[in-house]
Amino acid sequence: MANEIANNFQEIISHCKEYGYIFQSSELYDGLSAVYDYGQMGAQLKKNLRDEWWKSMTQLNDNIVGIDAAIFMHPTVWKASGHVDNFSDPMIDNKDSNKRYRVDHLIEAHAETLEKAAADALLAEMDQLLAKDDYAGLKKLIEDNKIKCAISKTSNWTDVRQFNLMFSTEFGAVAAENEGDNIVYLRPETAQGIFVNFLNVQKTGRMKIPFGIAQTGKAFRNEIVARQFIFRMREFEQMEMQFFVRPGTQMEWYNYWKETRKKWHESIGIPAERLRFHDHIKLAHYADAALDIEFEFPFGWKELEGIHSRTDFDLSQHAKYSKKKIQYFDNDLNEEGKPYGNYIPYVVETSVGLDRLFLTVISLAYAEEKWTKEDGTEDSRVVLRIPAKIAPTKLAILPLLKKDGLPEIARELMDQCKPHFHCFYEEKDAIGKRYRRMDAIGTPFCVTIDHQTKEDNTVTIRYRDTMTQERIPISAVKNLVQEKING
RNA sequence: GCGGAAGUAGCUCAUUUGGUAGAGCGAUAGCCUUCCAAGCUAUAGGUGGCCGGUUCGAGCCCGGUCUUCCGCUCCA
Repeated sequence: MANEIANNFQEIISHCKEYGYIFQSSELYDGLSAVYDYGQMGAQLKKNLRDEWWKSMTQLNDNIVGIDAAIFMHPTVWKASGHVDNFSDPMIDNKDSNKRYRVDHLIEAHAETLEKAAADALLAEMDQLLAKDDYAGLKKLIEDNKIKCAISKTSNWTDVRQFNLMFSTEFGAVAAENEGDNIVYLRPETAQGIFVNFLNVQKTGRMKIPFGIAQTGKAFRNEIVARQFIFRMREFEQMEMQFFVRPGTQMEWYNYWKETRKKWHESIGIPAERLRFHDHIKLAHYADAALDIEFEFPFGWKELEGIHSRTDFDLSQHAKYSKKKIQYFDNDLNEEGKPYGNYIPYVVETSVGLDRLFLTVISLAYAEEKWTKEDGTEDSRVVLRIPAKIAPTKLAILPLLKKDGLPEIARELMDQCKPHFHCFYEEKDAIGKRYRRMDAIGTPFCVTIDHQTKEDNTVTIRYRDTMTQERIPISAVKNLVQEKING
C-alpha cells in the first residue's frame, strides 16, 4: 500500500511537469534543490487558490483587511521575533548516532567532567574560537579532547557548521564600513509584516477589536532538509491572517478559527475525511495553544495549515525593541460598565502554505481511469478532477471540424466568453483526443460546435467528471458555465 | 545530515560480457474525419544529468559532483 501511494506520487509529479503545472527551478542547469517554478497551468491554479482565500478573508469578513508587506524588513524585526537568536549557533553532528549538538553545549558538558583548571582552559579556548567563528578550530578542539557522543559513545563527527535558517543579502549598493552592517534577511515568515503594521492598519482603517489583517506572500527558509516535491521548499508562499482579540478571549477565537478554516478547506473540495486536527503538545515560545490542520498527502498526514494562539508575544516584543507603545484602547464596556481600556491585543494566527494547498488540490484531483466501452474494447484516461471553481481553464471551445464555417462560430463564442472566465480554443486533432487533453489539464467543460449548430444554434457541452454531454443553445453557454463555476 | 534507490527524447522505457543510441506514446505541419486518445504522410527532438579517470574505444567500469524519490532525523 505504501508503495502504491508512493508510485502515485511519482505519477503526480510527472503529470505536473508534463502538462505545465510545475517545473523544477533552473532545470536547464540541473536544477536548484527544493526550488520550483509554476508553469502556465500551475500559475493560474495557484492564483485561483490565492484569490479564493483572499476573498474568503477580506471580502466575506467586514472586520478583516488585507495588506502586502515587503519581503525586506529591518534586521531588528528578526531580533524581536526571536528568529536571529534561535538559529545562530554552530552545530555538529555525530555520524554514528545522527545526533546533532550545539557545539558550545557539547564542549561545556565535557568541561563539567574535568578538573577546574583544565575545564577553565578548555572553555577559554572555546570562547576564543567561537568569537572568531573558527569552525575548523572548534572541531579540532572537540577531537583533541576526545569528546564523545553521549549516545553512540564515538568521536565520529561531521564538520562544525552554522545553520542559518534565514537567507541574508546585502542592502544598498555601497559596501558597509563594517562587515555585516548592511545585512538584511529575506523574511522567513510573513507574519511579522503584519505585526509591525498593526498600528498603521488599526488607526488608518479605524479597526475595532476583534479584527484581522490578512496577507499572502513569499517567505524564505534555508531548510536543512527540504524535500517531497513542493511540500517543503526553500522559497514558498504563505497565506496568513492575524486576528487581534481582547486578552482572555483568545481561546474562543482560536476555536472559532480552527473550525472556520477547516470548513473553508472543505468548501474548495477537500473531503472532510482527508483532513484532521493535530494539537501541538510542545508549544513554541510565543504560543499558548497551537494546532495543525493536516491533510492526508500521498506520503502521509502532514501539516497544511497552522492555527496558533500567539498571545501578545509579537506585539510586546516589537514594543520593546522599537521602544514605542503598541496598544489598543478598547471602548467597549466590561461587566462593571467601564471601558476595557488600554491593552496589548492577543493574536490568533491562521497560516496556510499556498504551495501545500496546491499539492493537496492536485493530489485529490489526479486520477487514472479505465473502463470497457460498448464495443468491448478498453479505454482509459488521466484526468485532473479540479473543482470548477478553482480550475485554471474553465471552458474549452472546440469546432468539430476546422472547416465549413465551424471555427468562425467557435471564435465568436470564444469572444463572448473570455471576458468572464478563462477559455481555451482548439481545432486540431480528433474530438476525442481533444477531450483527453482537456481532461489531463483539468478543464471542467468542453463545448463542441458541429454542423447542427449552423442550423439550430445549439452546441454540445461535455462534462469532464461524468464524460456525459448534452445539447444546449449556444446563447446559454456563458451563463451555464458561469453558474457552474460559482456554484 | 545519515542510509538506500535512481537519472538515456516532453512522458514511459529499451540498448544481454565496453564497439560511435532505439521504440511506443506525445509534439509539430498537412491530409482524412459528424462527438471520447488507436487512419495516412512528413518533420522535429538526445554532446546518455554534469566533470574527471581507466581504455584503441565508455550510456555501460571507477571517482567526484548536481538533482530527485524512499526511510530515519530536523522543522523557531
